[in-house]
Amino acid sequence: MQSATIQQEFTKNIFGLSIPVLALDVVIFTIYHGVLCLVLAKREKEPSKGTFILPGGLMKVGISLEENFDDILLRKTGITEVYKEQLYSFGEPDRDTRGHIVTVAYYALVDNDVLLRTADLTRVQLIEYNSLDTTSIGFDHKKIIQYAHQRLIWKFEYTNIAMNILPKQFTLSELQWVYEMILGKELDKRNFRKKILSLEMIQETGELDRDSSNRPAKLYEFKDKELKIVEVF
Amino acid sequence: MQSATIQQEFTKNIFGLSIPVLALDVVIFTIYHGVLCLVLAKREKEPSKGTFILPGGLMKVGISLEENFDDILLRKTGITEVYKEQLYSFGEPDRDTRGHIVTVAYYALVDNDVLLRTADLTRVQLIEYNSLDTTSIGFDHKKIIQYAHQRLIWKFEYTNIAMNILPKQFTLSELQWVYEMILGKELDKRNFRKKILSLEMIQETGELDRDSSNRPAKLYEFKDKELKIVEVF
DNA sequence: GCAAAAGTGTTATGCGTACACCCATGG
DNA sequence: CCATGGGTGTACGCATAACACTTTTGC
Repeated sequence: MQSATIQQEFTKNIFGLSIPVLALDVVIFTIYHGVLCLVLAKREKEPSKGTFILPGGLMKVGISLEENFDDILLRKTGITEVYKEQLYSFGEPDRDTRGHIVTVAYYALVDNDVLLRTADLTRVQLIEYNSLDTTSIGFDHKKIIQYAHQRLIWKFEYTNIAMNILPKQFTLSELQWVYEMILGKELDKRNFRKKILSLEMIQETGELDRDSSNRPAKLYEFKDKELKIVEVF
Repeated sequence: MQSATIQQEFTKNIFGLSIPVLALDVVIFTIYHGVLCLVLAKREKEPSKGTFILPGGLMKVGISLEENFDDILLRKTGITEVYKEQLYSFGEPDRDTRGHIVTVAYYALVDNDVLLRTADLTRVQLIEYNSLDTTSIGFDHKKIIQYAHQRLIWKFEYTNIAMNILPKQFTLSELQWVYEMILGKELDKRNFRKKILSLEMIQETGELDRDSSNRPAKLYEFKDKELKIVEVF
């Protein structure tokens, strides 16, 4: 009943006008306990009730896409500081049963510490990327997630984007795990270190990782704050 | 007078609703007489009257972005067969003085023969990319064009996209000119030929270019019809 | 025969890749 | 002293980059 009302309301306000409605959805990646995760919401209403969906919402008039992004991200997830990039716009007329909604999809990368500090985990949850049941994803969000994942791979191959998903300090082994996870292949330790260090995108902090029962690893940090094109692999 | 009426009409129908309106604009590249050109329209009405603008239009409800693209391209330019790719969506609230219009920008590549056969040259014109006076470009279309040009460069570096802007048959020298023009740098003839031939994306047609007063060049054609990732440079 | 563009090979250098052992620490 | 992950160097092959002369045709 409630969902029917909302649906009607939606249709009346928006689809009586014969123009497509604009929305914005966000694919948020993070690394939690060493594995790639997505920040997804559980849809509470029809259509697609009970599925996992991307945090998103209708676009407001009078503010830029980026401001709409910030607004929607905050309202739907509580998260404030992320690396964001526009991904693609999806506009199949049947992608939402309520009517023709064109969505501008973004993807975002967030350091897990920031995520846990700011995210409202009653509204969104962390889902491991690899154990995600793709049949449980609502609307066309599976397609959007796949598109975002592909873009993420490319960005790891060709830029220093990794800085946006790693914590402030990290060991070279941790960095290598992240690359292996994203690129989906094993890398040679010596070659990886040689390549990464030759790119001069990270530097030693002078500190050591003391939380392990073996030889402590040097901690590194990224030099740059800006996205740079570097041919990593 | 006429433009005021249209503007009012526009405002009344669309901006009373407090949602952004969706449009689609296209950056069309072609090569005419060996130089990179854009297909632009001259804006006849306010705002931005008298400037060059991208062919574009409002998005229709109920059809996909690609169908909207085909529809707008045909209505605004007459052109039917192009290679197209979504570029980026632009949504600054002040990008159009009539109200908040979010545009999904596409870029397209078209072979000059197809262009001249189909384009309605009373509505659009060919403008050399390099001699384009950027102050004469309306709305935020200069930004969109620059974005498209950057994308084009990347595509030439990493894919066989060149096949979509060259005629069916071409000489290796012509192909090299196109690459030099797009990439903005000179290439060594021997290395270029070696690289291109090793990529196996083109093949000899067996025919020769007989319209010159010197040694006739072999004519080549592209093997593939699909976009392929190839590291050209 | 001359002008003009087509066509062709070799060498040097840098980069990616493959690969195995010693080191430092905590328990 | 042992288990665990941290850290290090070399050799080979391939791709890129630099470079100049001969060939074919029309006029």
